[in-house]
Amino acid sequence: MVFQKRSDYGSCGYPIPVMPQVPKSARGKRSVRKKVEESQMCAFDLLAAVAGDLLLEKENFSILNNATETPCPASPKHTVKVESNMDKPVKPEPYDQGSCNKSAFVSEVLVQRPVSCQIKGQSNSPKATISEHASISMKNDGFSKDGFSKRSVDDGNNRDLRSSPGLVPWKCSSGKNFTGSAESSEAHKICTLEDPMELDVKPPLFVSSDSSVEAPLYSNRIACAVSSPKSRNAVVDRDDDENLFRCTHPSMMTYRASRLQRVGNRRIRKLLASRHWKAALTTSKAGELGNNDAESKLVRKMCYTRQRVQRSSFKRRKVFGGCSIPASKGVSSKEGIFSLGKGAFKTEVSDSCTTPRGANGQLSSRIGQKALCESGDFHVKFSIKSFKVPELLIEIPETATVGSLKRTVMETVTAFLEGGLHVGVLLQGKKVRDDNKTLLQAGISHGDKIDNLGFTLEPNLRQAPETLTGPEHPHLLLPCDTVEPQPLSRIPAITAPTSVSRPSAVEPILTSLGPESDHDSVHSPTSESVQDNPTATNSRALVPVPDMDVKALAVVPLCKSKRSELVQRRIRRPFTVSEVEALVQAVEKLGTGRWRDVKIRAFDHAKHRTYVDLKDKWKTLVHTAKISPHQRRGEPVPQELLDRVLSAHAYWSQQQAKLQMKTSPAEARLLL
DNA sequence: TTTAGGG
DNA sequence: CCCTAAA
Repeated sequence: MVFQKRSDYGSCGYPIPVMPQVPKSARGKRSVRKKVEESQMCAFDLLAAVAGDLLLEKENFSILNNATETPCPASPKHTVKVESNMDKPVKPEPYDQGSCNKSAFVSEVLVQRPVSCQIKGQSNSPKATISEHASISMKNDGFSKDGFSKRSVDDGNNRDLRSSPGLVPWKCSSGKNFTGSAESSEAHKICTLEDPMELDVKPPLFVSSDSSVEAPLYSNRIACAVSSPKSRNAVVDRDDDENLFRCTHPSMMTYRASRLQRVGNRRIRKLLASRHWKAALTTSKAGELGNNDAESKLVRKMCYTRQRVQRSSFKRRKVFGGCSIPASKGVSSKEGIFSLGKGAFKTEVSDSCTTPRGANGQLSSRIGQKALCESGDFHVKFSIKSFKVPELLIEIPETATVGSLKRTVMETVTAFLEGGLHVGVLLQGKKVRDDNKTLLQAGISHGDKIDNLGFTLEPNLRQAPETLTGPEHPHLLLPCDTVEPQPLSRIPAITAPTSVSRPSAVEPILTSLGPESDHDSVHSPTSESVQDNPTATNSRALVPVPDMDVKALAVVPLCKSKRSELVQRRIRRPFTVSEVEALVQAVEKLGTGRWRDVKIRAFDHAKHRTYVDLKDKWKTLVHTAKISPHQRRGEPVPQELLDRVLSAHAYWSQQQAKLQMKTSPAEARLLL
């Protein structure tokens, strides 16, 4: 299995090649997207730990002993279970196809990290290695339990972890919007600021909660909590499937990625479009071919998934009692060293990371406030319920069986994970790039914007796992990461993906095939009959691609958009000549202004073409027809078609004018 | 939901 | 393609 980055797509999912010149309108958006994307290129030792769990199954990984150790090229196989996470059936939205959930999820991960731990970086000191203080709990394990020597793993039950003694609540307020709830007041009390400027936090990390675009990583409930100061400390957990937190102890919080994050904010979604990866799969076995017509119909062509920026948002959670505020161990914010008490470590705040930002006095003060905390043992607790696996492209013969498809998906995901990926941290939708910052500095504290903390699994832009041991890809690394390998790069590369999924490997990595067309085989019984197979449920979402020419299936988790959550821009699918032909023909017949009819008439089977798309295409066609050939881009449209476009456009425009003249002569005359 | 247009 | 005001 080979992964290759799609060269025909930009990092945001927009095709670059055929359209060197991005439409003006798109440019702006792209820039924004890029902005977001770029900001996501970060590594985070904490997250590395998380990812480590995702990747490690049995290897003994000794990062602790050698933080800069290069990844071991040879490693055992991994089996990652791909499973549908859909708790509820979601009706595929044509228009939204590919818009969301095109990623798989993995099971919940709980991570605890001293607030002062450093975000891994170039100048990272061994003290801040992944393993040191990250307590990780894979709720639905199957992963390595001993990947990190010091890591405490509580597999199967994150509650234990939450209440484990080593986890010290962090009590400290942050944010200017902090309002005086009892808890917050108390938090203020225990905070003192010695040197606010010592802690530097990039402005973006503190964008207003109101900025939906910039802070896409929170769900509705979180947004509510943030926007409503009073509810800040209230019980806001409304998790559908779990009732883990009921208490609102401010000292410790758990963030949990919802498995079923609904992606609703298209604006955000479009910002988060990400790279595309292709997994050429040629693993179909002979015996699996041509067995079932239905299957072959089902497995039309290729499964195409985009690697997407993880859109998981983390629900703010509260932890029950049991999380008492520990006795102060003494914290010296001045020195940038926090004594975190038992099991904690000290991390120096390097000077380079503490550049005062005059323009952000506000921010500084916020952080400063946190820095004031005199009591040590502050931990930020994360509960990562699921991770989304970046989008993948899967190619499989249509004669392959569903079973082989499942395996293929499995292998793809597995290979992807094995191929090396790293975790990104997003706060308020902004990537936390500085790995050297402490959580505190980055604004990841228990009290503030952490509500909008997000994690992403990002593939290393390596073509093959072998490259794991090689130098990091510059563009994937932060400036400060160029020296030290990505946290996850230490994870041994697996070159031989398992061919059989193991149900217990890992819970929910949801990878489903998105609605790309309306083929009736979407809900093939076949897929339902294999419920025991985690990947089986995915098949429900599997749908063949329209005959037209689409050759890929989107592998997407099915989740409907939900406001305030991350959304994904649809993949761009340039119209082919045949499609244009069909469009022109339909418009000639029906005229403009009846796009729904046009859609039904000529693109009824192409789910990914909405009437809006057709309308847009016509618009561009008309424009294309008017400009000189050399100005045109993309797949050249036969002049003959363009001529028809112009004539049809002229004709129907005229008709429309006439119609208007009839219906409202007066107005029409006024216009003339 | 569709249209129509600007982005 | 996205976003939306209008219808």
